[in-house]
Amino acid sequence: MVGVRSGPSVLHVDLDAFYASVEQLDKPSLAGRAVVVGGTGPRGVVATASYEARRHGVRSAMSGAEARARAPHAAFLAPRFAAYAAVSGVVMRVLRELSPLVEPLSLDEAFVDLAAGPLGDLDEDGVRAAAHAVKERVHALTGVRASVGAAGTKLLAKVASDLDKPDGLVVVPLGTEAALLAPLPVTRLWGVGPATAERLRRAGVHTVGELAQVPEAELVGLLGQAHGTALSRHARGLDERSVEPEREAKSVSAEDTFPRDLVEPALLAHELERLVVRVVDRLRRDGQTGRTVTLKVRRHDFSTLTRSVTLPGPTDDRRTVGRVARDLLAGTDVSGGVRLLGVGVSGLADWAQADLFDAAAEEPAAAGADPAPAAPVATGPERPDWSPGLDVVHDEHGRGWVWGGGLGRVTVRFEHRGTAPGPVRTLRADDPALHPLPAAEVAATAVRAPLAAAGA
DNA sequence: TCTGGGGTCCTAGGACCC
DNA sequence: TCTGGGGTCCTAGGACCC
Repeated sequence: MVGVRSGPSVLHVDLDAFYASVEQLDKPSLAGRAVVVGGTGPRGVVATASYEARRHGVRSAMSGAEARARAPHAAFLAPRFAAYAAVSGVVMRVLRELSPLVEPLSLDEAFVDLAAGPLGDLDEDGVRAAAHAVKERVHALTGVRASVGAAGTKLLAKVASDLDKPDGLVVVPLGTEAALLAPLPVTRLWGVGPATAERLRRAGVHTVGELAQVPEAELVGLLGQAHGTALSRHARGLDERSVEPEREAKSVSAEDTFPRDLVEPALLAHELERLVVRVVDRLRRDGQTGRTVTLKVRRHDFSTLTRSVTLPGPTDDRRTVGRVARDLLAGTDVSGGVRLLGVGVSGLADWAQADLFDAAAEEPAAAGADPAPAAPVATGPERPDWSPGLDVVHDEHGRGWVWGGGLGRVTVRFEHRGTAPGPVRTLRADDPALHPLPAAEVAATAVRAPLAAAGA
């Protein structure tokens, strides 16, 4: 974190019409044509429109039907996130050459704190040159154009990157923040959406300059404590937030809108299970577990509700998450038809966290309800060298059932000789103290009640 | 054939504990 | 028997962002 800056050394880099640009680069026949990327089904919406499509009035978040009506000649493409992530990775690497403090906001946006990097806290001209060099390097390496804003704060950098799109570069000299903001509509401020804008409009506030004249206490009364105080400062160009790399995920979720509303219980159960699998697979891939399972239901009339349950301990077990999700759905009135189902897991914990062990040990119901312990999920280069699917190991504590894993670690619940259950330990997957049981012994052992159940 | 899918943060009320 | 605050956790909903 840089204290007082001597120059506008916070960059906001925003890739122009990113998804559509990648598609045009990958398919030369699309160059110069209207391209719309988004859901292509009957209920799809536009994720990104190329500038050619925008000329016909196509916008992000517009329904696919409306986009087709406005630009029937456009190419309508389903998103290919893997392709976008690959290009994004190249761009983020370019940014990290400038500074270790890079905060991605999405695949196509990031803040960079130049003052924390080798260039230091440059003056206005220095920042302009650096930003120009970044834009050229991104274009040379990926073919994608970027708009860049530079300022003394994240707030102003983000506003600035939006002022001269596409392929823009706007540097905000220190001290000119409030003057730059004053004539802009309040909707240009981060955090002012339709609801807040409407409240402000009713209070007679349309521009940021007008907002800056409203006493903070009045804004707090209108918008609540957190939003009111933040907006009051932002309206005057004040923003102390630092550029934060590596923010940890707090939840993982998956949801689907169906082409038609679903009413059949069997279909709903099937879709729910698919969502559970998607969420749990991502949890495990990231080596995480969570305590709170949330069901989201959007009904035929677009009314949306969520129902959640917090478990005694964290889990990444498909059957546990599935059981909770089914119970929540069973308690929900879906007689009118379901437009969307979603499943989320929050209250995330890393497998390596010590408190996991106690919590897992206290939650026999999670795994005990099932006939077999969780299979090991360690994958990739650090996969342990025992055969895939083998989930019983031993060390000096005796036999242990692999309870879960990820990122080269496995969590094992051990059985003390003659007693059960034993300690739960997390070990590196290639820990030399850990040995797979001989196959014959596994077969003999596996038919016994799993340790998780024995602890119940 | 209106209105995606992935998230974050905040608020408010009730339970519960000290 | 009546009357407290403060803090934390949980649940539900809503606003907002890309």
